[in-house]
Amino acid sequence: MTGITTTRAGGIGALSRAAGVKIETIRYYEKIGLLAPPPRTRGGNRQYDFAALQRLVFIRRCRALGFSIEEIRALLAMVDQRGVSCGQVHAMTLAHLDMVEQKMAALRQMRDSLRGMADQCSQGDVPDCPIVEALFEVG
Amino acid sequence: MTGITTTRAGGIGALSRAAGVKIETIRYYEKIGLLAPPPRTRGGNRQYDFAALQRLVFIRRCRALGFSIEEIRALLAMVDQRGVSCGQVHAMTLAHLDMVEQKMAALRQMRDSLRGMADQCSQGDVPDCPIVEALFEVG
DNA sequence: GCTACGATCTGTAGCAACTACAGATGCAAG
DNA sequence: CTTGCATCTGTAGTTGCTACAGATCGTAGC
Repeated sequence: MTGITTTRAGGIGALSRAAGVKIETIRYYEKIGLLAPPPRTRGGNRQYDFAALQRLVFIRRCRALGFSIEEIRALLAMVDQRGVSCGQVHAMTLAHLDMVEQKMAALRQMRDSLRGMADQCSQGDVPDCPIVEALFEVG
Repeated sequence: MTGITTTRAGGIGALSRAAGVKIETIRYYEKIGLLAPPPRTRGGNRQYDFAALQRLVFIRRCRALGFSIEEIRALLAMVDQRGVSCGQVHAMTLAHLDMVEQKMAALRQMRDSLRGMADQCSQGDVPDCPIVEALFEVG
């Protein structure tokens, strides 16, 4: 097993396993400019170091938190230009938190509607289902 | 204003306004087979009746509740084949409710993480932002 | 009938954020 | 040196639309 450490570099497969990001996704991130093109072997295979792993883990975490690619690009730009103003990062985090809360509110509404419809339904084999009727109402 | 009623038919613009669905989206639904191709005028313009309006409103409501196109296709298939078994519709509704609740749980986690990170942040101009540090940790 | 002008038409390309191939190489072990 | 997995590039598919471009349709006024 070839793993990337602070001292040892590795290929895209090792990076993929270490970061928990699929190979195709790594190449995709490179293509859209989230990851810098790494050095290559003579044959043309990508060689990654520990810094690349850190960066990719950062990206994966941000994605898991629901940040969009463009938001992550902005975040990384802040990190890249020395020094990182914590204020800006904090502001982006709060803005994103806001979006997450909006999405949750929308889902709460969906959930309540679905529960309401499900509760009104007899679950029988009768031809008129109140769920369907409700969804078909034009008014 | 030409509106579609139980008796009067109308063009795609009228249907769009009546159902609250964009014209391009209506054509898209036709293309993917959610809406049947309607009759046309001699010139080739689509003519819709009240049943088409009902169906489109159904689709719009389902989308608003977060059902995927494929879920809606299944729902409509049940409606189309006479008679509608309420039990199946109920089951799909519950299954979808489950997915919605899972999404909410994921968002709740995101929210808590974001809040935690934001709270730890000094918001200052110091070079080490705890948010960034946390996201960069490889371990 | 003729002329505007808006409504529709078809077809294609774009969006996010990947994912999934195909077909050609790289590379390391035996 | 061969076997065989790992990588390579490039393209197309996914979901659910949206946005054109460029050509017709349909209708109201004259």
